[in-house]
Amino acid sequence: MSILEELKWRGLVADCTDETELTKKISAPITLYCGFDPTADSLHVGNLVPLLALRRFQLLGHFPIAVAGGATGSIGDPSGKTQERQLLTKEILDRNIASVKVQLAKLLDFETKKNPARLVDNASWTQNISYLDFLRDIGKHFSVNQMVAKESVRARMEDREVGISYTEFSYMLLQAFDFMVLARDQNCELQIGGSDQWGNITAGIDLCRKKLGKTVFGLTLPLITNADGTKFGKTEAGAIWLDPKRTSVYKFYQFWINTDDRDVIRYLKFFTFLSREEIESLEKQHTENPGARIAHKALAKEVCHLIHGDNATVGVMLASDVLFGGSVEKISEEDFNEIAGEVPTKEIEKSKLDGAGIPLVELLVHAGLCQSKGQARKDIEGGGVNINNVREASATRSVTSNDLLFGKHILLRKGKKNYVVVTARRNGAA
RNA sequence: GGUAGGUUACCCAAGUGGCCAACGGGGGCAGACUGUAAAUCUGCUGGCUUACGCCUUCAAUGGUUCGAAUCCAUUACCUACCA
Repeated sequence: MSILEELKWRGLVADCTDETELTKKISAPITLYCGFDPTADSLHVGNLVPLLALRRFQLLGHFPIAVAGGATGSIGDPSGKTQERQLLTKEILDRNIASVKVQLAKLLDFETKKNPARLVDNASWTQNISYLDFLRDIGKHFSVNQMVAKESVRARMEDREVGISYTEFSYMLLQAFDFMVLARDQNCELQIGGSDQWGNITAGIDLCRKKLGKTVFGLTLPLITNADGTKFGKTEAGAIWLDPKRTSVYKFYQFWINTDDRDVIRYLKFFTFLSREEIESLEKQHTENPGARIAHKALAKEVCHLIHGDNATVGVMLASDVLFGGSVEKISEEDFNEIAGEVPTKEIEKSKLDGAGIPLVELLVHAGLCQSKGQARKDIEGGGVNINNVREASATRSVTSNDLLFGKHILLRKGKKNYVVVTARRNGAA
């Protein structure tokens, strides 16, 4: 199966330039690139689709280049944004690039002899070019009339409230310049990106033709949407990040497990490397018995494995199985200690549990499950709070050492799926 | 620059002197039903309090009043029409 067929089957082609030509081109290995702007110190699940697409190309023998946007990131892409962006400081940008590079490196293969991936920073060729040279060599090839017509710019021009700065307006030129440099120096012939990148990509294609007389291609990946109309990858608490320091592995796993039924098969295609046969088999099982959630589990396991590796995945799977398996009462001490590190955990000084103990409402706030004591009280009265998986209806209840499991832990739950393990530690211990 | 109108909680939006911590909708949280779904139904949704209640909020500041989101003045921002 060619890469194009593969992507199409997965529903990963939103748009594509000259498909017939590209199909011919792609029958032999080609070099392609995708850019990632370091807007934060971690990528999030929304970046995953293009990143995994690069890898899909690599697996089928093509040469992927991941471009870290040191230059473009310092400008800010107006695509898909309704507001002018705050520019990042140089220090933040440097830090972001460093961490994003590490994440990019993890998902591509740089070691293989056959078609190793490359990672470059577009600052390396943008930094030393002078403004005048850029205007003369690159700017001359762009018509403002055309630029203004591009969706990303037009949307902002029509909104008199926010407008668009000259800086962001110029973003397109920088990205087009990237494509041209890569086409010229690395023989890169294809750029991929999210569907909001279409305008930037075609700008690059035009530039390559004018400047190099070369025909290059563009392919965009669809914007992922949830079946309920909400934005993919965002929860109330914020984005789901790839960095476990920002989004714990447990939360990451839970995010995928909680995928809407209607989305799960699509997401298996988007986010995993499972084969067509495997996914079709999962789809069959899912349709026959959605309650078993086999597809959800496969999705969560695969993506978690991809991002966080084997050990972490095994850990959170165990934790999730135990907590949601139905029989938390019968949990063994060994298992409990195992999962204590996986689910959100808070410590408390053991002495606070002595005697009368600590009011439950305070403990809930301390554990971060409730925003305020008043809210905690309401949650308890509404029947939403469980201690060691036993519903607690009394808002005046205190928690004491008697509630400790294995003399060490208290399992708090708010609602159906918000668990926190509170671990008692001896006074003075760190 | 002129004139008219606006600024209310996470968002939209009612309220034009006391019955206002403030109608309604959305979102969120929780409960029931389930499968850690979806849909539906129910409760909650400023803080403190076991509770009576207390405290802080209706753009900002100052004022009138026994009493202000509501009236007056000033400031800031926004919208529309005119220049």
